[in-house]
Amino acid sequence: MDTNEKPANFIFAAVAEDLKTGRFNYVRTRLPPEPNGYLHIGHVKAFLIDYLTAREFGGELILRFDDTNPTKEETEFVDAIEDDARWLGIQWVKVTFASDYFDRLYEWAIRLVKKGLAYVDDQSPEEMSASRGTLPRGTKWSETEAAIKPGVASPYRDRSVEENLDLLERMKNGEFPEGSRVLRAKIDMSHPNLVMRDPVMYRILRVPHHRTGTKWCIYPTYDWSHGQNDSMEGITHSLCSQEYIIHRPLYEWFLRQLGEFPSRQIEFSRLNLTYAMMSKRKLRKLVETGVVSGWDDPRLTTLRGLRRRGVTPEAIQSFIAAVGETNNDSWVDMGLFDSFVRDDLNQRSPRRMAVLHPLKLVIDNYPDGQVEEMDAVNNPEDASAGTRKVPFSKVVYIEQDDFRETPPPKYHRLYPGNEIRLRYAYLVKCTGFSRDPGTGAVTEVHCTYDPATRGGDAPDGRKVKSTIHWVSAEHAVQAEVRLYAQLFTVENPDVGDDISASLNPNSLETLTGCFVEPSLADAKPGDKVQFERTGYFCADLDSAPGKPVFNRTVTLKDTWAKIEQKQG
RNA sequence: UGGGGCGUGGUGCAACGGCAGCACAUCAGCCUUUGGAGCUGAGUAUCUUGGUUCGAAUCCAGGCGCCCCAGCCA
Repeated sequence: MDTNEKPANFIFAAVAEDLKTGRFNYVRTRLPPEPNGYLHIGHVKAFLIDYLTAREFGGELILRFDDTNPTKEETEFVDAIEDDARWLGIQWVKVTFASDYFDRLYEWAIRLVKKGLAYVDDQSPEEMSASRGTLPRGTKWSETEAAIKPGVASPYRDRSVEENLDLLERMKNGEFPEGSRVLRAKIDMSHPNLVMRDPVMYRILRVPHHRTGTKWCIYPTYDWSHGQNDSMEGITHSLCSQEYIIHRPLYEWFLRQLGEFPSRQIEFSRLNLTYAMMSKRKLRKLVETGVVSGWDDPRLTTLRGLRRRGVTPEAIQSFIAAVGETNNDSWVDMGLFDSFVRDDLNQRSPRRMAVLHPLKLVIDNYPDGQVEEMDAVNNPEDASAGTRKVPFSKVVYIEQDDFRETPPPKYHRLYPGNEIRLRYAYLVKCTGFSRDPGTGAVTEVHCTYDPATRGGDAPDGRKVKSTIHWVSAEHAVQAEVRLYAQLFTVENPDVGDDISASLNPNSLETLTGCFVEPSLADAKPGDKVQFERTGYFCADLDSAPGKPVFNRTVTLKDTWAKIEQKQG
């Protein structure tokens, strides 16, 4: 970092200070996902902080999977997380696993036992919980106790070092049933911070591990693994979310007692995003019950979902940078995220014409059978994107919404007698329409064109108030378009038990009779385009040559919708 | 009657003892071959009380409010 520059956030400032004071003379961070689910937008903030902090100071990042609980973790997620993180643009120097250090960690535990700082406890989970003490009344955890009560010491707390060593060895060797004993740190049962009341270090779990198989039947807890792994890897700054603040005294206690490399934990507040589900448990439920099509359903704010929807890593990075790092409790509006997605896509997306809700427009005075190739700009934001040819003919499709039999106030599009522009083609004037005698629906609109306005400009300089997009009927490629809306109707879908009550029943609208211009016929999955006047779209995995499928990434801002809404 | 964290427009983030600023959102206008983009302008904020100071969002003291913590989860 440029020393004259003000640090971008309080973490950079803290790291810079550590370098300056000599607390550390290099920077190494770690990225510690637990392989028990797919990455979502909530993880991204932490990922980027870990990565960018290392990069800022010329340091390195280690991707370390926190796999200390074999009952929840799977290899499937290891691969997926690596893939997602790489897609996001994060770079690491190596991949490690908490389980790589199980042997060494066990040795460290023995050291603590020998120092009289850890003991084997035979109490049941219920007994341990009951003896931990209580929080005062008024907290959500306690309805009955008036005041905080100190914990009471386990009857096994003062076992001899020899006995503890023996018992720990036998725990490791599988001599005891699951859940029957634990190794606890011997700290202070009346500590005001509950985390310090003799926390559990090892528990017996007779579950095979995705990497170590059946070698172990005792597994370390987070508290007894994370900080130690940090230290073993020479991590200087262990950046984590605020919920771990109260664990910091323990993090430091272990390393101090061990006399090992003193990694520093720094916390920041996690990202809360409105309308985004971050709970892994609930996400999993949505997937398993088929509410969404999978972990990559475009309505999900999983990385895979966002990617499939058409969001780019750059947009996500900009968004996270804009959100900033603090310790405030905050809720970021999904609208802010959308604005970054639009901004990114506006710069990079080629423009195309696509009609989602087709209505036939017949240009009565256009010669039958004539076809003209119109020049269309690919991206007004990027001259280097060039132009393309779009075929035009007597019958074109326009959006149903671009024609009104009787226009509301301020409506400038097509209605009887009004002249508008067909983008890149001609000025046309509406002469009439026909309707289905049965339903009364408008089936076809008629107009005449002014041959002198080829390209869209009138030689006499007359102006029109509206330009609409179109697709030549004869050349149109049929496409499926999936319109996504917010999956939830509530801002915080993570609270509450009944997910179904907060689901938006209209979060997906599938349109099968859409028409897109010929250049989109062979769109490849992942291709991003702007459908003019409609929104940003991304070709879906389900696309086949000649049969494209598009996901709407995000709509364009729609001023007309606002006007219309105000009119009621 | 525990411990910890946090309070700046509607939302998020700046300002680190010296004119409270930026983005998103909102409103008004300009421009426009996307009612997109862009441009211009407007409104709205320092939780509260007291203190220190020429001067406080910033420092000090008290109060208030919100969030987190009693897994052998991470």
